[in-house]
Amino acid sequence: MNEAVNKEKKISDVVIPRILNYLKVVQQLEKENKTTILSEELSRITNTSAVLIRKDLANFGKIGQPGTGYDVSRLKSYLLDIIGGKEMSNLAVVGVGNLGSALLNYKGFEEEGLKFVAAFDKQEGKIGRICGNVIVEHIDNMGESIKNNNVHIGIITVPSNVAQAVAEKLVGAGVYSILNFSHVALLAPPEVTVRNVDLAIELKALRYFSVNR
Amino acid sequence: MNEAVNKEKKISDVVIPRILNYLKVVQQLEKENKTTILSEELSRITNTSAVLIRKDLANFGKIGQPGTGYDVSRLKSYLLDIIGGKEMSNLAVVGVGNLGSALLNYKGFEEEGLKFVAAFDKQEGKIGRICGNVIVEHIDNMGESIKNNNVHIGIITVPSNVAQAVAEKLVGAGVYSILNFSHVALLAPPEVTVRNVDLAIELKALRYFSVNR
DNA sequence: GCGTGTGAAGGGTTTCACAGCA
DNA sequence: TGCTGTGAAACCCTTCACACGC
Repeated sequence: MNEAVNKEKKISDVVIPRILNYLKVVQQLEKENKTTILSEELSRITNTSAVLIRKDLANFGKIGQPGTGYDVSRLKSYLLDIIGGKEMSNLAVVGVGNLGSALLNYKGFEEEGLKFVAAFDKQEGKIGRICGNVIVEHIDNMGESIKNNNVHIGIITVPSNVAQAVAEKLVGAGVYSILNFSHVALLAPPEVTVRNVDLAIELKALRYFSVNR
Repeated sequence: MNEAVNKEKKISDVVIPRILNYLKVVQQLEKENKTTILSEELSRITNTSAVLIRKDLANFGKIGQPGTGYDVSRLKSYLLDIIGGKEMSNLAVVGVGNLGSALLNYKGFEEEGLKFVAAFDKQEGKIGRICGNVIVEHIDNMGESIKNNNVHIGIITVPSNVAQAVAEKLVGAGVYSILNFSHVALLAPPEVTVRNVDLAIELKALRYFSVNR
């Protein structure tokens, strides 16, 4: 634990993804045995202005060395402290269709501290199947299973028309973080954090921005 | 085409996803034969403040009826004009793994004006397979196939270590819009628009925000 | 009266210019 | 000299309060 890291600071919605990006790059650099990084280099890699990077980092204490840059392993350790990325998070997938099973079978999450511990579907044919490291359970088991497996984050990959019902079930089972892949906006109580990944919207935004330079 | 729509206005990064959200809801409302919508109702459905919605919409002309609200079909047509969502966009997937084939097999895109026209992989076993509506081609065919199929958007679902090479190949073949699912930041020339969907970052951000209320 | 449209205020984020330290 | 850290300025986005039109 780094004593100097100022943990009191609330970090805003905009900054967190950037910090996570810096962390990603820094972890990569460490693997490449690079020991030092300049804000200028980080800027090129992350498409973020160098000043902004320095501002972001300086918020948590004087992490860099003027004239030299940032020590990679020190920076990594600071970022991990800031973001709290050292504990494992338990994930549950609801809806084992194409997307759901793609997620469950993706091998890269575990080393990122993200672990699938349960998966649910309502289609009888899928119940009992092994997908990635978990056995697919019936959705009626959700409440109990989520508590037993200590699920932190629920991932919704069901068709849009049942997404809201699933969200409510997740919340009812005590899940306060939801990643929503369905194409509808979820109504959830304020204590629940929802992030939406709407691929149709991503693609259309991409189209818009490329047409309008 | 609506004459009154002010197309000169550049719309910012923040606004586009909101507009696309409004459009999504409005299209749904039209299907339900609702003829009129208030900014207040749209606000509840989209989790966006009503004033902000009015501001967003008023940017393009006086679309609403004071005292009455917005005419649903008129609003839809305006939004489509603004966002340019009337033409079909041709998509190509590079990397037909779990995620790639999940995307190819998703049936909802076509009615959104998004159509897969090609898919590429380098694994021999996958070449020639039918995935969704396309036949998987060898990645060496990419340049030619992309031109023949008039691909607008490239979707990268290959492992991180080859993502950069794939991106360069896409750009070389004339694709200026890339949706990147890999866990690395792509370096691309400024005329190329890249959007990143990094699921590990989404999940970690979710974790951060739920821990820090 | 009711709901949209809008100038002005407010808040937050990014950039600028430069101070300070190795 | 080179690069980080930082107060001040600039910018952008959101909210407020209210004017205007049906």
